[in-house]
Amino acid sequence: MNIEQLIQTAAVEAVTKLYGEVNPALVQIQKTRKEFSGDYTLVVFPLLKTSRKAPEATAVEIGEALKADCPMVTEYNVIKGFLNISLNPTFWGERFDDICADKSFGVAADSGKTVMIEYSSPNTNKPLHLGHIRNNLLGYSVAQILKAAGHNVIKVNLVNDRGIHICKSMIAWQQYGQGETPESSGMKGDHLVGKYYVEFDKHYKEQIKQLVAEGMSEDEAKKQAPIMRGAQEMLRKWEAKDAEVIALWEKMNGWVYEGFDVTYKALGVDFDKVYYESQTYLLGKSIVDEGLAKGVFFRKEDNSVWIDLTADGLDQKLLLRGDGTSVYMTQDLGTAFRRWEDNSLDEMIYVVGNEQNYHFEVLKLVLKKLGYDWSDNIYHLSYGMVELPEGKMKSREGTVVDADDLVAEMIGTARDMSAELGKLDGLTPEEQDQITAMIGLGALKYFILKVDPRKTMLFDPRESIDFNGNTGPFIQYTHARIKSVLRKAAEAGIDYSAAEQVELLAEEVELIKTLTEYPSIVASAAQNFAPSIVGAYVYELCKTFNSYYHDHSILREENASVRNFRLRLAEQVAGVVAKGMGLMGINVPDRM
RNA sequence: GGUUCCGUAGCUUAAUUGAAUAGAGCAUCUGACUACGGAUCAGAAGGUUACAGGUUUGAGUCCUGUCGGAAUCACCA
Repeated sequence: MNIEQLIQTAAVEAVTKLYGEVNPALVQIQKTRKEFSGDYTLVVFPLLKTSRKAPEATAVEIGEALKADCPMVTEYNVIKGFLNISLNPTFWGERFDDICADKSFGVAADSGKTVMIEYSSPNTNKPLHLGHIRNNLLGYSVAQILKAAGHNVIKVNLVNDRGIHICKSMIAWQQYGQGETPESSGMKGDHLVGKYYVEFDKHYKEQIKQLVAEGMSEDEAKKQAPIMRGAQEMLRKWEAKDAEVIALWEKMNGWVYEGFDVTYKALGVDFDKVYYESQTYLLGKSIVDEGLAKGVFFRKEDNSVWIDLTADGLDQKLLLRGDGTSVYMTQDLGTAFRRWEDNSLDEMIYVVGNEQNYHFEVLKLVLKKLGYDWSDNIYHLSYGMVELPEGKMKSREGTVVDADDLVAEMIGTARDMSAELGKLDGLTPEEQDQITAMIGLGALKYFILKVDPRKTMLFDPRESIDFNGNTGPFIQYTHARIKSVLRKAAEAGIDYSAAEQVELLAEEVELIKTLTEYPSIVASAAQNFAPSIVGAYVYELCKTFNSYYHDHSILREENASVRNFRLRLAEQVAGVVAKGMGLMGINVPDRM
């Protein structure tokens, strides 16, 4: 039970004793704002109907009752309708000892729940870009948070490895590639395949232009362009399992996977299981049959299958083409069903961009109408696009921010900055590389994860991401400094591990108070699927510590007990910083 | 046009799900111990929370409308 709940329970008792039964929900406890004295605050307004007294009088009565009945409550003050309660410093000292003793502080007990989270979900016709980075970081971080909240988490990736877009890259490579491979060109596989996707578009446009010049209408030219017909032919052959096409498809997809693996590794994300749409795209058809049998779906004259959702405020939605081939919704129904059957899940989370909000609304509704109640436990973690100052990224205009380039650039900036500050002198090149990678990635990850996923966020490639202020490196720096102090203490042979009672400064109580909040921060981040909550918390903790550290010496403190306590406090702060950053997929260095 | 989401300082963004004087960072200005690590710390300035109503003891947050932006409404995935 956390401290807020402890106070809340005590307050409910006090109120009940004074005024009779109350709805516990009306007893609201919050942290006391910095500008007022006190640790926790009771908002008395909701209780006035029960107390039938003025706000101040009510607050005073409750304050007196708490002071009399709770040993940990030492003082209270009342400002307007707010009762500010101060707790005994000894009480905080004990909480600190609890934290030190708790080896798995911040990791909740097993909830017994299994949660599957799908993220990344790339197409195999081009490399990953900034939008994918947001997706990957969000998915990975939420998975870490859910684990810390006690859930059993299964991270999955669904690779969209089939369809006309892949065939476009394939036909362009076949016609213009002259056998180019990642080895022969020195290009990363995904970039090479992406190059031919662009190549396709170029030739396609030229062919349309040519046909229009020959007198064909534009619409007709789009259909007749030989390269497009070639791609469509290739897709038909693929579906017919033509050996040659399949071989080419496997070869080029193989290149892409090798490239993706490098990017995933650089980003520090991974998966427990990878699904391929080529293996799952037929799954939904039996569900369509089932829906038809139940009368939930209907068939049109051309044999296509639909569901009518107009009564729910949506449209009619196609579920199966007239020729019997499946569409996006068909396969998503199939994969959802399969995953649920195979894994006995309690919850399924899809990290997918907000342009697919409608799709997921329909998906849930269709499953629900088919009688699958687990549809209620599907959650679409929808996130906004990453935009550039000039608007959306457009591959045709070459404004796409490539994932590999961005990561390399961030690490490069970190390296320059470290060199300029002379921070890493005396370390081996390997150590330097490891640290600059940590800092560059830390800056990038924190920059992206600190904002609310729902919002479209802005990224300006011309302005490099900050390393000062509310940033990843600021937090990493706080950690590195603490580690440095602890190293010095160890070198001096100081053993500070034993718990000792010392007089606490207000700033120290503040730090302890902040530390005690960590588990509830994790819980709240898990409930809201919000890495930004963790980020804001860790940043606040670092600021509080830095301010304290600036004013109060640790190693130069003459009283050995106080010095030892401060070392232990610093150590715990560093530990929580490292854990919190870990939940965001960010590593923290011991020096930087 | 229908539906959904968003609009907070010059810029990037918070706000415990309805509470106290809307909180940070960047940029700007002023200052700090000859560093227990200055990628730090202290301070100044910057706001009619797009606008207009409403509900409430209390609204950035909830409701209605208006304006502005985005997404979606495909036999693409």
